[in-house]
Amino acid sequence: MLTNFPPGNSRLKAKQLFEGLPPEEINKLLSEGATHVFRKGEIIFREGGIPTGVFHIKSGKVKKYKTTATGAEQIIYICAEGELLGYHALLSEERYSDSTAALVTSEITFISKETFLGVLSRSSALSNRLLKLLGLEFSGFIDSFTNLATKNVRERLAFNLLMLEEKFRDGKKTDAVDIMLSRTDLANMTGTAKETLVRLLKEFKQKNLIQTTSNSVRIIDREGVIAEANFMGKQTPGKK
Amino acid sequence: MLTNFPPGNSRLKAKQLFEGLPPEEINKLLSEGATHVFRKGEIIFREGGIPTGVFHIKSGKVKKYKTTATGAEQIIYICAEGELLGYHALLSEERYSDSTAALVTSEITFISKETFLGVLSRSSALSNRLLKLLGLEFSGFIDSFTNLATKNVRERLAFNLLMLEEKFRDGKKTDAVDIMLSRTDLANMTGTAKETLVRLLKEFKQKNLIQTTSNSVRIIDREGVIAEANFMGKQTPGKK
DNA sequence: CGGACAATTGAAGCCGGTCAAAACTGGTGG
DNA sequence: CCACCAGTTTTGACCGGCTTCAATTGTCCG
Repeated sequence: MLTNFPPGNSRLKAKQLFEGLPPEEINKLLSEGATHVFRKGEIIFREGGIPTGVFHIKSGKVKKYKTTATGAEQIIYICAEGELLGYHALLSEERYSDSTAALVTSEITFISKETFLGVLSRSSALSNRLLKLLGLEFSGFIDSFTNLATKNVRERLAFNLLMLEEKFRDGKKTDAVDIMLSRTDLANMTGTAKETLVRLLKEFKQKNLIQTTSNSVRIIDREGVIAEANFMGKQTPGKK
Repeated sequence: MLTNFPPGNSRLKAKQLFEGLPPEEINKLLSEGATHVFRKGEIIFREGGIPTGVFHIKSGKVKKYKTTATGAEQIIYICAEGELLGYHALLSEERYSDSTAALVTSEITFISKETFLGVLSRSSALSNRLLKLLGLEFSGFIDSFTNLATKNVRERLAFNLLMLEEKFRDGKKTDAVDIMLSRTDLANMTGTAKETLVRLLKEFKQKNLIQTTSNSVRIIDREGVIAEANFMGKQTPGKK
């Protein structure tokens, strides 16, 4: 069973990491750090690097990914405006376990290790929110993990499209959400080859579930995509 | 690339969750709760259940798993002596996102929500250790995730065997570690069918990498298993 | 307008899932 | 102590979903 539905929903809560914190703490965190603009494709930090702070996404979108020995890239997660990057490594006092790159031009505020840990050590509000956020991240991650392990590519793609629709909604209540992701990124996220991905998108399109352009996907039949994701297991409709 | 090698290594650190804490805090946590014995197969908590506390493994081994709509079981993680269970849901204030069952007869100490959160709110030492633990868990989880997504079953199995060898070592320095897991559990952990798993074990056995009994696996050629896991990608040996 | 990169289509083959059946194991009671 | 039974492991055969390789088409910018 799925813990969060629709998938990716928990991000709304994740974004509130700083919400409810005393304004002076938020200020301290965000005002000191320099904001830097990363263009599409630019890398914010690399797997294996030593963390010197955390990054706050002021605007834009980034992908967290891991590069395998064979050169393949597995996308772990997509982060959007308001989310924090790189704190796992800082908390665990290890090197980065994954890399992060901008998917679109993004404004990223750097918060130094000293500042972040300093505020954290003095603020139980922040550490509580962080603990809660990490707990939430886990349930979402476990869903993705189980999906990967037990579902076929078609179902995973449908699942990811639903998740991405939430990510790319950007707060807007628009019906039409453009998932702006290259076919390669979509494939690397779904854990499949780009050729397979393209073929499945074509099928979905022919079934009138989605619209596609060369660099985006838009869901036009949400229920249909949910059906493809097959959350309930294959069974006679109406029958338990 | 792999962040933790050998895989599963970070458990050593995870076990130290309570280490370094003031003795009275540890005492408070562990002395109040009732210890219950779970026999093999018994369920400690179920996905979807409302958490009322956390569980500390005094002895034994448990599996964290998720059941899919089609009835398949995906094992997320194996926990051993000294590890804590069920805190993710408590921290995120959500229902359990997975289930936990005993793999062998296990003594589990229940710590009530009030006690745990009470100590947590007053102890920055505990919350710091918890944050660190969660950060560590992430990097391990990301490794597993990437493995699942980018490697074939043979490589994943080898990876899991190496990880499980650490889990089942139980502190002993013995060379011979028996991985006591049913074929089905091993398959559910690797994300494959039990028939495929059995065939691969047979191959490994024929290559003299492992020994098997009907309910355990033992690595006898560690280097060989590492080679099967193919951490470095297929390439001419010696060549970069 | 051209050139580089991304997306798409086609064809071939294998990895791994599924179904079915046989062999084996451990535990139980006669 | 042995025969039996239920559950698990193992083996066999089949085939379909995906990957891979190769080639074509499409798209975006300088």
